[in-house]
Amino acid sequence: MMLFDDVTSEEGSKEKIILEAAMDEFIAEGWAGARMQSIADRAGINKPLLHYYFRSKEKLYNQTVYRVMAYFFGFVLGNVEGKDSFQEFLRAFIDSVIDETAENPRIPLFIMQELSRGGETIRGILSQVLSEQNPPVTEVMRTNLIRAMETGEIRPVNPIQFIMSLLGSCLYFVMAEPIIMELGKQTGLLGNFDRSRFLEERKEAVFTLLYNGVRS
Amino acid sequence: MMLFDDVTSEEGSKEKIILEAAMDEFIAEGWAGARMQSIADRAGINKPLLHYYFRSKEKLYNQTVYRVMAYFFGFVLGNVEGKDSFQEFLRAFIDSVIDETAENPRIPLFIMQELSRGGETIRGILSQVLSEQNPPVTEVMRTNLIRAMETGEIRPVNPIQFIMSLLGSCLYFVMAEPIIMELGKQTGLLGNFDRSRFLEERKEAVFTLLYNGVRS
DNA sequence: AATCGGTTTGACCATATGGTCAAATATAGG
DNA sequence: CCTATATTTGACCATATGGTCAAACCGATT
Repeated sequence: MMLFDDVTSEEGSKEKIILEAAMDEFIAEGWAGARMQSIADRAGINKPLLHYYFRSKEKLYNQTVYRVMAYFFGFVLGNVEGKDSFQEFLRAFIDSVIDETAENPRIPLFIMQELSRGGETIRGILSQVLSEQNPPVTEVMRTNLIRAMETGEIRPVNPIQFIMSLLGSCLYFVMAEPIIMELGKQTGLLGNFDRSRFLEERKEAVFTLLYNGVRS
Repeated sequence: MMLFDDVTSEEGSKEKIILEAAMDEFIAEGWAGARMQSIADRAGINKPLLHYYFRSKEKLYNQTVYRVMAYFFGFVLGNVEGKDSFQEFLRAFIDSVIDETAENPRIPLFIMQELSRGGETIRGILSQVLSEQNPPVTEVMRTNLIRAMETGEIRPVNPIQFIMSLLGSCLYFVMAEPIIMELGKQTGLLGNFDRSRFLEERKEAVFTLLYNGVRS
């Protein structure tokens, strides 16, 4: 997976190797499908050692979830700073989300699936991750929207509704990729498919559609 | 769950009861998390009887998946027939998708998750379901889009790109509901939340945004 | 060399789980 | 009533899985 080259509590190698392995496994298989043995194999160690470093499957899972969420709710921020117009901001946002999720396509589905299945614990983790964000993505987004409404760049819209449409449009492709591939195969609409080319087209399409949708 | 009151191969009660139970369990827990015992309990029977009717977990799962997919890719069709303008068509489509998924919020996530995790078998099922559609949803959608472009109601757009943005916008809320609820709680942006009121607002917002986004 | 803390491992355990089977029970037809 | 067929059940099995433990190993310090 290799999402967390940056310093994240454990700088030493072993814990990190295990966490990367655990992420791969949990994201691929979900909580119920993930196997401690399989995580150990991926990490190149044996099962007791797994328990030595992370007491239980649950503990390991929680740390994994925390990291994945922190990454997922954080990566956009760096790419949208200092954009003056809403147009620029929107473009940067879309590019950032699509590029990043295209490289880690299972993450959005993983987070949503586990959240809608899981109990208090996982929601607590989400809550914590969100509260640690400074500033929160949602706030940056909202600020930009409101500013653009005030300057008259865009017409009045409900920020939450717009954000949901934006995220839905950006994330849908990677989440539904198997369906789209199958549809494409069956209808022939996709021709000979070039993923990275398609993603560029997708960025452009989302931007155009949404910007036309809101501009005054 | 009660999705299939209509005749679907087994008219008798037992098989149907079991299938409903299996759907609830599989949708809630996924393939790996679902337990045959739990399905039996939900159906009010015991485990050997489950195997008597459906030989194995895999067989039962495949039937479940087939039915869920057939439902998911089919329900829209009835609601969008006979719409003259693209405007009407789009509105009916959005209303239909949002209403239906709001009642069965786990289904989109279930399908996407299992597809991106599963192997040949589940993709084969998807392929079959799609090929059995007459006409396919995708074709109806495409026809309407092309007609609207020809009459000049909307500007030229790539059909696949538009469909993806549309579906993403419609489905995102139910898929990400736990995240949105948490965000709302944390930022106070949602106030005292009324789900059905919000869904109405959502339909309107999606329609306005997308229609403005494409109209000439 | 002896010792001490941290690390690694093979052997093992308790439980959960998908699945089976022969016996029992119900149901329908003669 | 009797029999054949379909349904139902308790008891059981093999395996997988999360987890444990005592013993071994290793590197540094004295």
